[in-house]
Amino acid sequence: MDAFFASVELLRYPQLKGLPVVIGGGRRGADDALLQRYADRPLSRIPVEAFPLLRDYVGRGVITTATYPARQFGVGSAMGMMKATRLCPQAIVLPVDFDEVRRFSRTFKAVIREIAPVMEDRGIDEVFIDFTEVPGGQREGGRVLARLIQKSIFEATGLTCSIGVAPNKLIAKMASEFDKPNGISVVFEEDLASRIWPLPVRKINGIGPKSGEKLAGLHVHTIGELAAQPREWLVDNFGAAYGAWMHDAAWGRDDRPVVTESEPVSMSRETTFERDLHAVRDRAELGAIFTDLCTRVADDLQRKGYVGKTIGIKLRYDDFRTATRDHTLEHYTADAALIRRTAGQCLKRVDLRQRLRLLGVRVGKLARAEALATPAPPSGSDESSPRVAEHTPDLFQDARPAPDVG
DNA sequence: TCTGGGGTCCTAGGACCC
DNA sequence: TCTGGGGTCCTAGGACCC
Repeated sequence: MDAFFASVELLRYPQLKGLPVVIGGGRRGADDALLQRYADRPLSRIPVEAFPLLRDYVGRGVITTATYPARQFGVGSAMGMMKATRLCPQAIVLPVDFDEVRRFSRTFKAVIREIAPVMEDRGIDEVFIDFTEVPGGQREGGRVLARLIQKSIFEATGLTCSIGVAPNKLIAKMASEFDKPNGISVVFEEDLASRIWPLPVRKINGIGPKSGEKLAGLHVHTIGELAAQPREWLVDNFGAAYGAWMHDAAWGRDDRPVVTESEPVSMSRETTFERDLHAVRDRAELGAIFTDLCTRVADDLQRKGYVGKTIGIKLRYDDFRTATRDHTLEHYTADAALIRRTAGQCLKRVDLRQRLRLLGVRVGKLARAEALATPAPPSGSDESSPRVAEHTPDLFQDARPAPDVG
């Protein structure tokens, strides 16, 4: 989907079309005030001048999506708000409306499945589609079917997308970026040298910032240069599995199937604080946040019908270092109190002298709740919790009125 | 006042078992 | 001069993706 989060907002606020708009994390506020102030008129009649601007933004979020006019200024996804403000202070900022975005996500995926049922979910705004068995899927190399999908999605949602058609997922993903927004690119096997090899290695889905840097250090910049390296040389530098995969990727080889169904491996909730917090000095506040995270993962598990065995925590220090700890229980659970107690034990195993910017709770080793033969024992009776649990208080206690004396 | 939130997969060492 | 070999599970960290 093209600039998905931003495009969804533009459907509500068509008056922002053509303007630099960024959708960003962080807090609501300015937009709530806006909606209240203009409660008497339709959203599409709120004057452009009334929208909050990046230059007025306070908070530590990143950009989720930027409209194409905003991208002209160099603003893009995953960029910190601070940096974006320097590049384009006049951009309009709106918060992510997850419910609305999810609604459109479900709709466009349903439209695709109606036409081409072999579809793989790749997150909220992206899918792989297998054209092989779709009637007419091979006409004009797939272009006809791609056009039909584009048109059907637009009619159902008013949103545009870009489609890449190729012999495999690896090349299709790259092809989808050739003609954005609202474009279609068909890439054949014989186009590898002319259309894929000139691209930077970072365009390969699976080569990220670290490997990109390392390759640059080895004087490999384009996919063609990567393809020219001996397989053994890549294996020596990047390990058996990754090195061999890189070589295959550079040669356009990828035999992964389009996977239509999968089970989740873990569920988690995490949050970055508005200001860095200290385990001792901000104990009540942290305790409340911690309990809330546990409650929310438990809710997620229950709502989706899963239970998990491995409870873990994640924290990020003010210097951005990350630490994780986890503990595997004897029994599966989706119980907020048990998750809270187990996570609390994990917390005791990390260094809490340094200030924290993020706290997260994760439940892994999932199983479907109904597939479970024996129900988990009630919370409080898990024998795998260390015995000390009952006697040592949690480092983070739940929120309560702060004491007057220090 | 840099740097979100929700995921997957891989690696590597150690425990433990047969 | 001695320390098997293979397999699985657990834990911590990190790369990468949307």
